[in-house]
Amino acid sequence: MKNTKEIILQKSTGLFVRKGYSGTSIRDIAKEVGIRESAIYNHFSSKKEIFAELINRLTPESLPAIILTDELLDEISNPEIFIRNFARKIFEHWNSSSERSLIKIILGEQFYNNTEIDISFSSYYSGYFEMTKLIFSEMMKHKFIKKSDADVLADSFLAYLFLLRLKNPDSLENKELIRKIDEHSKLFWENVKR
Amino acid sequence: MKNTKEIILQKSTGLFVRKGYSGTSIRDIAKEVGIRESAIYNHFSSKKEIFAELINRLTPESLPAIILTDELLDEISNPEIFIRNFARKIFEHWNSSSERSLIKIILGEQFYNNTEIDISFSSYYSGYFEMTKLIFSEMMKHKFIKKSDADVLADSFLAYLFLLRLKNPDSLENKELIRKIDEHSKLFWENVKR
DNA sequence: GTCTATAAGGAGATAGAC
DNA sequence: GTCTATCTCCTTATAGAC
Repeated sequence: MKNTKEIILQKSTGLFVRKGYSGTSIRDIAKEVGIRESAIYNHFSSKKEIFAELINRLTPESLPAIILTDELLDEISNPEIFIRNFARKIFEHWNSSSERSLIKIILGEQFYNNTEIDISFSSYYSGYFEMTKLIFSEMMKHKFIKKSDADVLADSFLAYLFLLRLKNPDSLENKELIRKIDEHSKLFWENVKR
Repeated sequence: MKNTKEIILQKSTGLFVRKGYSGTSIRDIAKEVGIRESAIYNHFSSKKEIFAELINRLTPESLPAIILTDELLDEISNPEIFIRNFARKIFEHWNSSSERSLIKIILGEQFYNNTEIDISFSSYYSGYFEMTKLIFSEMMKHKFIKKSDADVLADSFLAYLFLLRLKNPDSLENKELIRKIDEHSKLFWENVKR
């Protein structure tokens, strides 16, 4: 059995995702949790604090630790396979329930002054970008792939995956989607291989 | 001198972009316009109606008419140049003031149930997708480019441009940005040419 | 077309009993 | 830790004078 604080966080995540920060009231949250509004204040001192805590929990400490699993890195000497699996892994991650929530909240709130919480797509994305850029830079150094602009390479690799994510906000696992991701990886590989 | 209705639409666009639909009140709008809240209701019957009218005005009737200018189509027989100019044109369009507003509002509101207005990234994007897919399909038919999956091609062409747009929500003209767009077009062309 | 005044309810947040 | 009760301000919207 979860304690009330956890339930508040869980329910308010759902509400913020569906209705946005401004569109969600303490009243809404209390109703979903099944307590009075005043009881919320035993656990959080303000609505903003709920939001901040929730963003904090949704944000992973280390992205590479999540994405670059041993299983994935085992294939690093086979760049074609590695690129395919890397793409699948990133999309799978973006398709996870908590990451779907985070992306929706970031895209929904990034521009607004309603919270003083600093969230922006740029800072969200930069973790993925730096990681991907590093991988391609290393691949260039080891002559696995052609020398070219690593920034553009990383962006064009990730952009397609993120677009698929945007186009399918509620998508589950889907064979056609995986086919497209693999097709993208294949085209990408044809383009960068030496 | 604009009339009040136009000023309301103009000011509320700015507010919806900055603070979102739920985060913007009739009071905010009235204040920006310089009239009382009640005076708003001489022009619109509800906040929702302002929003609907504004989305309607921001949505172009025909996308191809805006993007596929004669100047652009003159180069169609030179696919490398056409692709470069097409990419530049789309980004320039996405970077225009009214389109920046529309994109921000769509990304900010698409998931929420706060308005009954149906806006989603998917339907916004599909106009660009269909147009781009058609162009590449024609290019394949005329053997200007290699035969491959036109869906994946169109998405990967547009995805990079849209990602740049997302990464730079307030960007103005920028040489580095144009260089990246051109680099993307070049890589893309190398990949699809026969 | 804009104003003042006001309704009727929702917002975030607190005090104090249990 | 949750409740009832309440505060104060904000919300959308309307009525009616000018």
